[in-house]
Amino acid sequence: MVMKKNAENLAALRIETPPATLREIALDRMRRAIIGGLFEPGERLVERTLCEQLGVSRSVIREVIRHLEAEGLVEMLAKQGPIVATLNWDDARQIYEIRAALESTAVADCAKVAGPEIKTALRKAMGELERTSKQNSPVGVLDATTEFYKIVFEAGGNNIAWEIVSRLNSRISRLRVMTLSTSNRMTSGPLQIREIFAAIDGNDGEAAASACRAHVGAAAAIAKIILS
Amino acid sequence: MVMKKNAENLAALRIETPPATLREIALDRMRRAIIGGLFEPGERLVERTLCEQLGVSRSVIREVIRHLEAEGLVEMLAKQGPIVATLNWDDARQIYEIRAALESTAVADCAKVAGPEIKTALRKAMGELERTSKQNSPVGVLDATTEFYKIVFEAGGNNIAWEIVSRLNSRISRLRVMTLSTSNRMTSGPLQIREIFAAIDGNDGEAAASACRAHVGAAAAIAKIILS
DNA sequence: GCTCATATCTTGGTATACCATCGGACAAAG
DNA sequence: CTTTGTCCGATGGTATACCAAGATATGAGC
Repeated sequence: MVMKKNAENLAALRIETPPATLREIALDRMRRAIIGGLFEPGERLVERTLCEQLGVSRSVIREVIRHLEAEGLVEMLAKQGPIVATLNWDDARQIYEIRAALESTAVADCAKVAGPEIKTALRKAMGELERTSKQNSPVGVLDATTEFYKIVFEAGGNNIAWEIVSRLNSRISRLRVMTLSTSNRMTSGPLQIREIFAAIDGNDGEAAASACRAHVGAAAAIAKIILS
Repeated sequence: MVMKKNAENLAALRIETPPATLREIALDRMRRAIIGGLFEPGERLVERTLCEQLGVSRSVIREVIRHLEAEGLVEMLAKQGPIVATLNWDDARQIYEIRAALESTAVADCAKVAGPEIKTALRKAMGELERTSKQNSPVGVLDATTEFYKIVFEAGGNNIAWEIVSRLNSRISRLRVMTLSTSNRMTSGPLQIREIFAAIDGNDGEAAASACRAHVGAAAAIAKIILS
């Protein structure tokens, strides 16, 4: 026991090596920039320009672009270089379908195992959600929703699915904020999340799953109107 | 009609620009090497060594590693560099669950829309599957199964889900061949695929989905025995 | 003989140099 | 005025050089 305590102390002593390699910082910035709409879809990403914008060398930029390419946020045009990925309705439709499949099983899993502490965490995230939605802050709502689902996925032991969903969400990020800007969505969204939570709170996996499917389906319907 | 023919000829004239940038070739080779087990899980991927093994510069290798990292085939150890990703049972379990979700909806979608030409293509893939399984060729069976599902996903308009499934499959590739090497699996696998096909052939989405879930579930069960 | 310090070697991180190709501007020929 | 040839700048692809940090070996001192 003493040994354990000692090890813990020593571990706590450890100087937090900033996981901040230049590349990771640049990756994060670039990803946020794309998701945040700082770059338009289809816009060319000229390497040397990005170099001076981010203040790093081309090597870093290129490796970051490789990563974003694999994530689906950037597309490579042969002989022309990278551009910000564009999104058509068919792709978006599929993404919403996949989300519906993964999120509904995740909430069901979560409902099966949810104990008091998870429910408390979810309740807190939901409070944040209502607060931001009352403030009419689309990005705030998005963050709160993300937090809610993050808890759901991790509680159910679905971290890989969470990774996939996160990646898919970043590909439809623009769509998501536009979807949220739809006025009635600002109120209906939290309502549906509340419904999902109620099912989880009652440990009713099936109800949670169907509520979740409804939630994603509603978002997809709005997205379809916007995009097509 | 004449116009059409003309356009076709013109298109045929086009000089095949080799999609062969060094990086893409190297990416392909590396991915195959990892999936094929040429590198052990956990094995360090020393950049300079790979350079001379592949005959390219470090820039290329590093960009390839970024890509593979984003794909989940390679992990980065802080201050130590890249290693071949390792697989624990919890991750594998999740991957099989996600596959079950995505593949079952894909076969259901396929069953809903499958026409004669799709069914013919599936039948052909299944013939290949039976042939390779009789020859006791695990990799052949794997390829044939992959081809079968590829047709299924594309027929149902689920190319993004296919991309995700492919990526997940590459992460459990070692497990898959080990799973197939299980003797009874060599015969039961094709049988289950045949069952899925029968449901698609009868355009019965629900039956196809449940057969598919059974198929993936059986694979997961064997994987669990192997891995834990 | 064991320990600790230092030298060195390996390895990844970063920056830069060089080259081939593409695209547009401009000019000359019809 | 259109067309075509050519040149030049921009851009991506590739290779290499340099640096800092860890790991390892070696040797001095106790």
